[in-house]
Amino acid sequence: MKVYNTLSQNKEELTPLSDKEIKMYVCGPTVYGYIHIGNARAYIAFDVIYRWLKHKGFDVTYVRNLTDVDDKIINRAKEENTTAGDIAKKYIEAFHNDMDVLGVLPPDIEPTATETIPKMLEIIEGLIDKGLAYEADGDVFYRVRSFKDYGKLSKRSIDELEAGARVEVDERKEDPLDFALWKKAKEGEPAWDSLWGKGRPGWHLECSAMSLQYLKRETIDIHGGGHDLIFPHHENEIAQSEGYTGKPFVKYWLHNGFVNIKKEKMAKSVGNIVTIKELEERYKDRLNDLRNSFRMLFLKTHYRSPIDFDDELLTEAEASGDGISEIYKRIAFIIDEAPDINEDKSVELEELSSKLEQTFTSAMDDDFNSSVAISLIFDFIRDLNIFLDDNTNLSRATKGALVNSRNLINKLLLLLGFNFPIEIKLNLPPKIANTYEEFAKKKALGDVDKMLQELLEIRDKAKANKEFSKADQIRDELNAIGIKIEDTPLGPVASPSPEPNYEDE
RNA sequence: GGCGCGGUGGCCGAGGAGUUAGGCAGAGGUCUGCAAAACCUCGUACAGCGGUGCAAGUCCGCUCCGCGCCUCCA
Repeated sequence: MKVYNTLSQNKEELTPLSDKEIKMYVCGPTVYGYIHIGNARAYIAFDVIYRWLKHKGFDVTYVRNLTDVDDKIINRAKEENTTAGDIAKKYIEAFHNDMDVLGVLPPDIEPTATETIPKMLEIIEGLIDKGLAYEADGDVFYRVRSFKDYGKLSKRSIDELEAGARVEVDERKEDPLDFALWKKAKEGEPAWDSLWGKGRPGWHLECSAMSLQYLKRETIDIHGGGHDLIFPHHENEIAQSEGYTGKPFVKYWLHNGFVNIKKEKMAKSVGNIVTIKELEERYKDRLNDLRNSFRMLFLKTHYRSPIDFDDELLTEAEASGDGISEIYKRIAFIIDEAPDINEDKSVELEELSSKLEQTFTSAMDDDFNSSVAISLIFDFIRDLNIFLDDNTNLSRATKGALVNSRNLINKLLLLLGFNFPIEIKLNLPPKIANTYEEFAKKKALGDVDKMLQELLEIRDKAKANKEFSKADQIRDELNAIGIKIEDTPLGPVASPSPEPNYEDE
């Protein structure tokens, strides 16, 4: 399989350093606020990559960090008159909740910066010993000019950077591009002991330290993150790690594209962010729909391309998923209700399924092309629908093959992190008791299924008598309380309507 | 200014030299009492200008436009 490597600016064959093992590191959040859609995209992109690599049989170890000490956290704590630790704790919890809602698998290891400080101190000492870092009044800086490969990931030269530099010059730095490995603590800030006095780590250092400590390799296979991390963050990581170990830090650098709003990058500093929390509030009673719609929106675009986010696109993505629920419903119904006959057509379905599995695999093997992968599932669903239009009665064996086809769709969707329920159940809103209170009382039924059945019988009779307006009225009223009625060649079918029309909300 | 990415049908979005992407929305049709669902058909797209090819959205050059990074940032 192939992956696009930012370092070589090319797609390359993915060959892990050690047999089937893949050591993968992705930059996680700085926990000082709720994550936004742009952040979430990165975690979803690498979630799909993680799932796919595991599916391919690789033994993946996935580390994603939590930056729990940082200027922004400290500032936030001051604003809220609390401790940095409490802020971090609060937003770690919120982050985990968001990941859970979006169906992002937890990484194998999720270390915090604060628990990795001993390793960081070790690296700093090593870098100082090698002349790649220097102490200045309690701070320690990396001596960028002494690392000859600086700029190889972001394709820049130190001189170019120097020319375009906008950083305010810190007098203690030997060179404006030097970056902090260790920051001297100010009064009241969280601090750890070090050879250079009390302080805290610079941001870039944790990723170098965690890779060594938790992936236990000087060279790891995959390192990922958002496109904006290439410079300076990942460039600095390379300088630290390669300066310290003398070995290449990462074999494959993977970066996902941005989420924009009206063509502009979504970022806190721009002030155009939409948080996942806001979406959760909007989708509060149907978080699973949020998961599916959100993933549909992002995965129908390749992970490296930018996406211009827009509420309408989320709604459109949700509509795309309807075909999946419909085919599940159709299959569930056929399995239950259609009479058996003997003609075996399972081979036809098996051929379609195996074609899907193959083409899906080659799409995903080509730099995780989820867009093509999803389009193949839609193609397959169309083929299934055509098959079912042509074959209303199925043999037992054919039904078995149909179930296998459905399970295949489900398996592939799960690899992309979707969760479309296979079992279509009537999930009646409690309101039915009010709307049909009289009916319920008269019939003395607490059982909605039974009520529904009675209503459908009434409707059937009305239809038989050509009293269509009465029949339609029943259908409309059921629809208004969230029950969709569809007439099929085999009789009426009830299912939850996608958008119930509540009258008084 | 330096470095990098991109401009595809009404919208979203793959592909990247010759063959239907796919989705959403729309129009017409089949089926149906009507709906729904499903299926079929239609819109014949690749910023512009040159160039190289038997053949170019697809390669090369130029132009125009948009975006990102160069400062914290997924």
